[in-house]
Amino acid sequence: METSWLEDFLSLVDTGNFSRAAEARHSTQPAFSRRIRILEEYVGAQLFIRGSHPITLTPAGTRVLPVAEEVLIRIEDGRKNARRDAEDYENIVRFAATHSVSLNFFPEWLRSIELRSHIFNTRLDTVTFLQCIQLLLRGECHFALNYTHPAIEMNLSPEKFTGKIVQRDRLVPVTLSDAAGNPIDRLPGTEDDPVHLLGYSKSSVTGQVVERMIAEKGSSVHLSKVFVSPMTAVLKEMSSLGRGTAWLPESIVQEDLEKGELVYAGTEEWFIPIDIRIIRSRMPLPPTSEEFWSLIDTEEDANWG
Amino acid sequence: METSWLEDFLSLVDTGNFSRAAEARHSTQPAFSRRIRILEEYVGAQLFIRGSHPITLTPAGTRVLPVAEEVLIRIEDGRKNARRDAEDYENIVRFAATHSVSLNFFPEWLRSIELRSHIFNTRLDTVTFLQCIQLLLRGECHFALNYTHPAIEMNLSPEKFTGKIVQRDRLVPVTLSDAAGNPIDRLPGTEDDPVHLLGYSKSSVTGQVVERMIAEKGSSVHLSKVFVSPMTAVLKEMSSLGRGTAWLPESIVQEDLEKGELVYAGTEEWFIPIDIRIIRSRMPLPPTSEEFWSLIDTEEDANWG
DNA sequence: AGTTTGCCATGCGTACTTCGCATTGGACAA
DNA sequence: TTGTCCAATGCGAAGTACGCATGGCAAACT
Repeated sequence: METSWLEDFLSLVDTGNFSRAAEARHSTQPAFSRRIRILEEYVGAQLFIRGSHPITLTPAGTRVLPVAEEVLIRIEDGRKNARRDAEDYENIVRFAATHSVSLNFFPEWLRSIELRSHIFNTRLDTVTFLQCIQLLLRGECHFALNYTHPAIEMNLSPEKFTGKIVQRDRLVPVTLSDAAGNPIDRLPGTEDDPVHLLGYSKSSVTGQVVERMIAEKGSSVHLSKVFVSPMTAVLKEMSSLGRGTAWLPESIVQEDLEKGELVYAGTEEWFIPIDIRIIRSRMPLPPTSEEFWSLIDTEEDANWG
Repeated sequence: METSWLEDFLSLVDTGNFSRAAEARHSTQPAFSRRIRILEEYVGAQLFIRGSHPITLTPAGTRVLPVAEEVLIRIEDGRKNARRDAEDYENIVRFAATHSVSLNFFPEWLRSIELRSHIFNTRLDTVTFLQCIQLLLRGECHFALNYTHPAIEMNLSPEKFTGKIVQRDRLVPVTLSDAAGNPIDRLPGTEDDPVHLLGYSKSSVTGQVVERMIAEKGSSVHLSKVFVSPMTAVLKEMSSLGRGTAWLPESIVQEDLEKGELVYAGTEEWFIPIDIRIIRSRMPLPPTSEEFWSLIDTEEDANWG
């Protein structure tokens, strides 16, 4: 059934006259007459008594009248609400980020952008690196925030996605110092006294870049992987407890290094440059998300692995 | 908006899969897909997140879901009720009759027919003779019950209407008797002592036939019209009070004549044969009314003026 | 890695539906 | 009777929705 038939019906009840009602509904009398007939066939009962002036409702028509009114209102109501919901939803800027980025970078970074503009409605899904990519591919988030490195494969075509570097950082190997102030581990380690590695899971970008660096160093480096976690915070905690050496973002261990609570386990040759990058689809995003994008004032850079 | 779109919507919510839903809706996948798209355009918001398996609702879609369910139920409900109302209405046998027929004839006649068959749902509009004809012409009653007389014009084409005589009767002039047992009026009356006429309104059939008889008698009859009413019962009452002579249906004064409470004011030459006739359109009536018609076991007779 | 499978969107030609115009038929009033 | 108003119907044209075939894409399988 067509809801316009119900509007026709109400119009005819109002005017009591086919021609007048047809005019009110911006149609011709024949077309209008046919639509009323079709409605009557659909209902399965005659709704109007023709031939009386003004036209009057049959008992069946009287029954249909409140239904028509309510149904039309309910539909229009639902339509408005749905649109408003969609609008609200569109106004949410949706992010996906890994644990470390969520904890160590996102809150302050968002705040710095909002200081220059206004508060955004945001949602942050904290998931694994691969899940970030999935959410981005499926359009379930607008932006992914991840550590990236040119050598690390992302499986995101630069033709469909683009990004901006929002923070340049370094992964630095840190460890605890002993009573004499010397690191308990020192790279590259020795055969007899290997460095105790607190490593990332292989699926994370940080894990991959660390693995890669170690692989490049070849047999000159001696490591013993004593612990694995995907979370920076956990690795840092383990390191602080003297359990070994972890490659951590310099930005989050700066304070500890200054206080001497952690020390470098190697010189700059062991440092790995790494970037936090915000990545988005090249397809248009909702206006609010596009506005957010424009507020990030670094160059676009789709130069990843 | 087409309600089938809402059914499509619900089907897609159920199955979570376009192809499956299309099949359930006895349609092809492309057609189904287009209809969902059209619904989304109508609502003004995306309702489903494509690409997830099974397909999931957006916030807007979640809002639409209960509306779709309720609207469909409400419509189906209203449709059923309307049909039932129409059916009930069709089952009512609608009569129109004049006051005298309504009071003096209809109740007992209906009962005699129902004794032979079953109880009918009936409606009796008691109106004037002319209004009976109007209701019949407009189809607002199925049957008209009236006094008829071959000489009285009815303006009902015998090609479009037909009838059956349900009672043969006579209008007889009656009056009160004096202390000596003689009628206080005696037709044709004299110049000095005219008969006091209690007459019908001119628009009624009874009025017309009485007028016609008097006109035929010409100057030999001497009458003084002392009262006019369209209602037999009123005329009878006036007559019983000794106010004059009224032509009343013999059937309703029989008892009074036997008891001597009323007496004839003239001999048989003053009696007017008159019939109660049920009249209907030749067009088909609702089944119940047709059944009623078939229960009247006199010959069809469209022989009126 | 290549192939298959499942899924939704789109292009295209066809069949059907709905419309507007013109006209008919019927009721009512001057 | 004629003129007017009103609703229904015939008919040709414009518009719409469908089915079929196909395309593009991602996930599962071999």
